[in-house]
Amino acid sequence: MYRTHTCGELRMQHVGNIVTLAGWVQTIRKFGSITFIDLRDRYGITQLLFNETLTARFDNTPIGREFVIQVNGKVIERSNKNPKLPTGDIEIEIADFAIMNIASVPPFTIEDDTDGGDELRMKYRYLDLRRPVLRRNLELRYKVNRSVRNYLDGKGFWDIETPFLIKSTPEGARDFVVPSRMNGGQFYALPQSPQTFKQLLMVSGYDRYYQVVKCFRDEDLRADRQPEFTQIDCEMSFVEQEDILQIFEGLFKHVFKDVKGVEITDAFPRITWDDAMWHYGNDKPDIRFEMKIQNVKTENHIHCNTLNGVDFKVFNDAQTILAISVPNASEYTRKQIDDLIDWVKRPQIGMNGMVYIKCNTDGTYKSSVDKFFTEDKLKEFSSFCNANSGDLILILAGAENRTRKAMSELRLEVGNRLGLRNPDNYKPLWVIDFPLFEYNEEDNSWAARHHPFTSPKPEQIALMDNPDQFGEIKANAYDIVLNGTEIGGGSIRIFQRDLQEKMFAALGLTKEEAQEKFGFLLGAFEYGAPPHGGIAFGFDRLCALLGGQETIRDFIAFPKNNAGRDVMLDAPSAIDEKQLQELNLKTTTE
RNA sequence: GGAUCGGUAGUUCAGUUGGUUAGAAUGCCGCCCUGUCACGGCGGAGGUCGCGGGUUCGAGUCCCGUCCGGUCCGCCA
Repeated sequence: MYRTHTCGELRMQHVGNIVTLAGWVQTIRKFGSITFIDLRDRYGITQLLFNETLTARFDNTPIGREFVIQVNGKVIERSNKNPKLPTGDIEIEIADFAIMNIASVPPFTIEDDTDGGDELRMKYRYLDLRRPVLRRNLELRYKVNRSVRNYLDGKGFWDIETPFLIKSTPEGARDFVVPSRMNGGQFYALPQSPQTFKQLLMVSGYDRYYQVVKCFRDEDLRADRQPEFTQIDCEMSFVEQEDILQIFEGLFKHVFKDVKGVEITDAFPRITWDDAMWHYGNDKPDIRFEMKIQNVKTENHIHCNTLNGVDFKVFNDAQTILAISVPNASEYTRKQIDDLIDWVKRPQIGMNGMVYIKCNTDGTYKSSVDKFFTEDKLKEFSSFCNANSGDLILILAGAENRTRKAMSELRLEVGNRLGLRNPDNYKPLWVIDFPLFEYNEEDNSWAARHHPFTSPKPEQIALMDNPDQFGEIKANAYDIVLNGTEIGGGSIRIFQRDLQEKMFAALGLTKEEAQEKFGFLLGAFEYGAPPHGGIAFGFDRLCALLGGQETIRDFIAFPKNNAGRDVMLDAPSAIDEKQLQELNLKTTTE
């Protein structure tokens, strides 16, 4: 028997027990004739005490960090206890030990606060994963997974697997493709999501389906984007949007309680996409704090009458003027404000400047546009902005899209600086009534905002006959947003062949193309497709959020780097000529 | 495809206006230490300054190119 206990479970009640432990050497603290070793495994750390005789044995058999050792001895109460360790009241008085494997000196320290950089940690991911912080992340991931499954199982959902080698459909994200040896010159694609399969399962009558499933998208990475990622993919039949929102709101409440001990009793707020854009400047609002965007002027329409009669070129020329009132920030120093101005001027934000108005607590106003605004006008303006005495109003002006996006970012940045974005404060909400289509200015075409299987609001189906009206059509589509991050989205699907064909036509597919790419789905809709809808959640992101982190990489055991590489495996890599020949492939070098 | 920051000891970093032998912390090795838990004390080893080219009497430092990594924009139905 390798061990009787783990390194995390021994307590005062075990004092006197003779135990055998096995694990990794975390640290060695030698005091001449006695030695302390912290022994680590997945469960924790236990201190080992080596007496004079045993310590002398280290002279012949050196021992180092990360050696795998087995020890046996007696659990004793410590004379000096360590309140920082769960096992800190006890230690093991070692009777004998054996080195089960030696270890090279690791390239970074195996501690939460490691000295290793990202690249090194990725290359030696198996060492990185020994760090308690990573272990806790993977434990959280496992628990979220289990909690999701328990909830859905309890609601009658079946976990049904769908294939990974499927057909490439170049709409949307780029596909990862896999060459077929048996079908020379032809390729499978890896699924971007099991979308069509889950809809086919609905046609087959499996009216509650889910899967925790890998999806693949060959697009550039970010801190929160990996080329292979995991979705919680769900679909239901005979449901309306309200049914879906109820069921999956319940899922989140269950997971929050189960995993984080957080009880959310209220219904999740719902906001339409239009309102989200209007008040927050984006479709994934962070509602942990207010500071809503005030629409002073939009698309050359002035909403704030105060501006009439004010001759300020920047405002006159701007298509859109947006403001936020930062609470209790009128005391900001010149440096703090300049800092924010520099921030909005960065290329990522791209504004030329920022106007501010200080609503001083003594009732006076101080702004960067005093030259153009009288004191009365400033007062009126701040009233329009719902600013209170002591607030600081920040104003951006420019072209509609850029300004709205910049203000959205500024709002979040100010929220950060004011400490209003506490990761332990969970504020989920639904964003509903998304547009069905999205205009692509580059190639003058309409694309599906969600995906081409999303149904329009029934009363707006008629608008699909006229591309000029595409922009007005709203979809039965919804996202769930947590603390400014989209963690899931779905829709009520199209389930009639003629409407689906109309949708493909609107997206510019000819009848032949639609048949070639999606004939299987159109065909299935002819054989009794039930009304259905569903939702999919970004599992990695959800785990990162529940773990209080922005980046998903440390919630994935073996992630890819910024360039999509696995630096541990050094993948992707070239394959040999024989493999290429078998696959009927030639590579070109440039 | 683009922007931006970085690459110096095993590791994390500092390195002034271009100027003698490139530093610190930590880790590692050796010696000392019976109550540490960030142990402590003394000593030691450890460098192709990412790579290539250029400017210069002289380059870690300036210029050009390139490779690698981080972040962001585009992209992500």
